[in-house]
Amino acid sequence: MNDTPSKDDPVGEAGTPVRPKRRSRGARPSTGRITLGDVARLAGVSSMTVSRVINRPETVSEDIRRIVEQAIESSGYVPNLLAGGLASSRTRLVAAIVPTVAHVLFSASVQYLTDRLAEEGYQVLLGLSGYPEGRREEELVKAILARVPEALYLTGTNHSPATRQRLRAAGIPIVETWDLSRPPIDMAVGFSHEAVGERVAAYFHARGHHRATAISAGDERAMLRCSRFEATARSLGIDVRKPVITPSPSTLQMGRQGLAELVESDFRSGAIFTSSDSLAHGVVLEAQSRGIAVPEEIAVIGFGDLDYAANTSPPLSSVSVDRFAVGRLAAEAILTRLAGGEPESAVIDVGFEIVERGTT
Amino acid sequence: MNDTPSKDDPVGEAGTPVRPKRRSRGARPSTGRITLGDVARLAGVSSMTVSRVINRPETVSEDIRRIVEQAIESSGYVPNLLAGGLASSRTRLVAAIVPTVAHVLFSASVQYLTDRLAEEGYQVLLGLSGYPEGRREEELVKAILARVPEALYLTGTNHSPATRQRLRAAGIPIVETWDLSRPPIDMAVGFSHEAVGERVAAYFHARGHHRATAISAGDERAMLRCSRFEATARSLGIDVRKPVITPSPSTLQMGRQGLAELVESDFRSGAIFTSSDSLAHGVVLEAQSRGIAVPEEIAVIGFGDLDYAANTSPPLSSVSVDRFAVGRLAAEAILTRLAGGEPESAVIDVGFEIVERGTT
DNA sequence: GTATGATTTGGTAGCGCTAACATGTCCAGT
DNA sequence: ACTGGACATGTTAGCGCTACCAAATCATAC
Repeated sequence: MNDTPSKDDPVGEAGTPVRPKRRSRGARPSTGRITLGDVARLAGVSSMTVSRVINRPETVSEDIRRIVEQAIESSGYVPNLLAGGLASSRTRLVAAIVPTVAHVLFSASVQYLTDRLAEEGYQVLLGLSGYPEGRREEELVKAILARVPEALYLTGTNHSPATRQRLRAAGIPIVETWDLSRPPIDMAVGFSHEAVGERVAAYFHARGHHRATAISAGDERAMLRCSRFEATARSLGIDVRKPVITPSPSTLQMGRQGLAELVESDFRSGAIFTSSDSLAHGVVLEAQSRGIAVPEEIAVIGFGDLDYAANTSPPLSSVSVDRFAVGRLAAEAILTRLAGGEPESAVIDVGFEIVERGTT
Repeated sequence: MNDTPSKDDPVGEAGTPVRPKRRSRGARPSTGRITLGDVARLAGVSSMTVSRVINRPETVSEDIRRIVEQAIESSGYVPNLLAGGLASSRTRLVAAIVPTVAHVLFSASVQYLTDRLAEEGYQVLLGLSGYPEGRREEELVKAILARVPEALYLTGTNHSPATRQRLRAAGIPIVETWDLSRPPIDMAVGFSHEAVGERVAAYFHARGHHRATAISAGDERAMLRCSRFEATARSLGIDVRKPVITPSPSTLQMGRQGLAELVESDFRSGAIFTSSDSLAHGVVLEAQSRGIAVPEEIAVIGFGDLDYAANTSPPLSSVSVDRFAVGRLAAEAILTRLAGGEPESAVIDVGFEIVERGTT
């Protein structure tokens, strides 16, 4: 036994032997942050009362409320939502998983979602699943569920069985967006990519094109549009060439490159369906620099109907999707469920529109 | 005293009076989620051991580790980071506050930041402060600090005194980005907007322009560039007209509109500094549709050097900032501090570059 | 064999908060 | 005065996890 008096020796300052004053097992220094208890002491009330002032002020009498608010203010108290969430299982957190935020389509929806949820006191935890999807998704879903969100916003409906299982087990509202091609885990807001491919093929056919192909990003949703486009075009008697597949996210440069490849493999006239406006724009520029007339020789239609589509020359034809609607409707669906209600429909189709401009 | 036997009566099933068996005060039903304890029971070890397997597997013997991992797997256990964070004050959360994610400049940085931090096991909590900044920022900072992030990524250096105080009090690494015009609270990554204004003015002067103005978004950083541009241009003897201020975020349409206004107030030739490429693009298109020659009559330079800038006709001159560098350097600064180190410099200037193309 | 240190595992308290209950206080109705 | 209900406030026991220490186990040296 250690018998030399040391700083560890459990002896009170007055020399009287006391119950060991070294921190008992398991104890640890507090973080130094001001706590509810500090505020309560300052205000001369119980910590429960302070909690009430913060969360349900209407249950506290006017006088005490004022005193407590004053104490909160003067102490600069910031609640600890980890503790609150742990105790109440109300985290006021909604997680959003998108492939990337560097693409307007997704960032616009996330923007709206975040704004709308903030109005109701929720915050958004962002998860970037990256391209190709799925690879990181499983880990990401696990990491995100570990934060105990109250609801989930997902992109796409293609999830591994394990992920679907985990998501379902979480027992929280889940909205899958941008894609309606599978039955949703819970709810869905989006449109049918296959219908897009179909309608574009029909559109080209109606305009009298006999030859067509596609330049498409390789992500799941783009491929869905692309393959349905091919199939439909073929069934309409159009001569469909092998499409050019680019990495995601696609850029204008890839569009130029894509057309260059097509031209080299002897595709000098016909209609091209691209998976994004930037690809379509690239196609137009490459065609022009090669002296190919748009839309007379090469017709091209983009996807997304971005800001600049109406302002290129010639202006880009494109498939337009109301991306704000996606964010808004997803937010509303989540909020309805969080409030204990049930949305009118579990699946919401926001549709799309073919905007004919100067490149088709 | 209640003397009628009721379901609340504290009598054991065997009829022996026992310590009240109704749920004692304060107790509440568990959330139903599988906990560390459940896994521990399943694996036949203590919960501490399971915790170690998850957080510091190297401290657990091979055999037990395998058993526990198996138990985690088969039970589908998802840790609760609220509880973990509360107990350890390690939340593995980094918060990012940006005005909007619907603008490439910011979303690209957020994208990089999130990606890089994810590699090190951190997640990003997104806060959208909106335009105009500051109004919502204070509430937002409070809400975000309540989640106990381990570090903060902010946009801009213009914060209310109360916010600065609160941020400093949080005692965590803080990186302010995109703006170096004030001394940072902690660290900063960005460039000088004033220097941009100055250099653009000098550039116009060097190209022999005698008349100039600006079309600028009204946000703080754009205004910083704009007013320094005006001042410098004036001091160089350039005739500077009153700039057109647009709302944020600015769009191509606002650029067209802006030039229309300028032309109507008799600005038919000269150099225009815009606060974004979309404004500049709008100016070019409007000039063309009015038969004004670019760059002969109207010269225009944008800001941001976006994807399409090199591909408009004529290609847009622009001020280029390495937005990936901002995200990357901010992430590295945060990670360095989180790892206990000190970054080489608290302020990192990523600079900018004037890219001369066809519109100046 | 025992002593010594290193390594692995377990027990316990508490992080900061809130649900659930208990208690007190006040006032109307008898 | 006395009951009963409405309302305001306090007390207590966790939420699920990890820091800290203690105890057990193992390997190594004598």
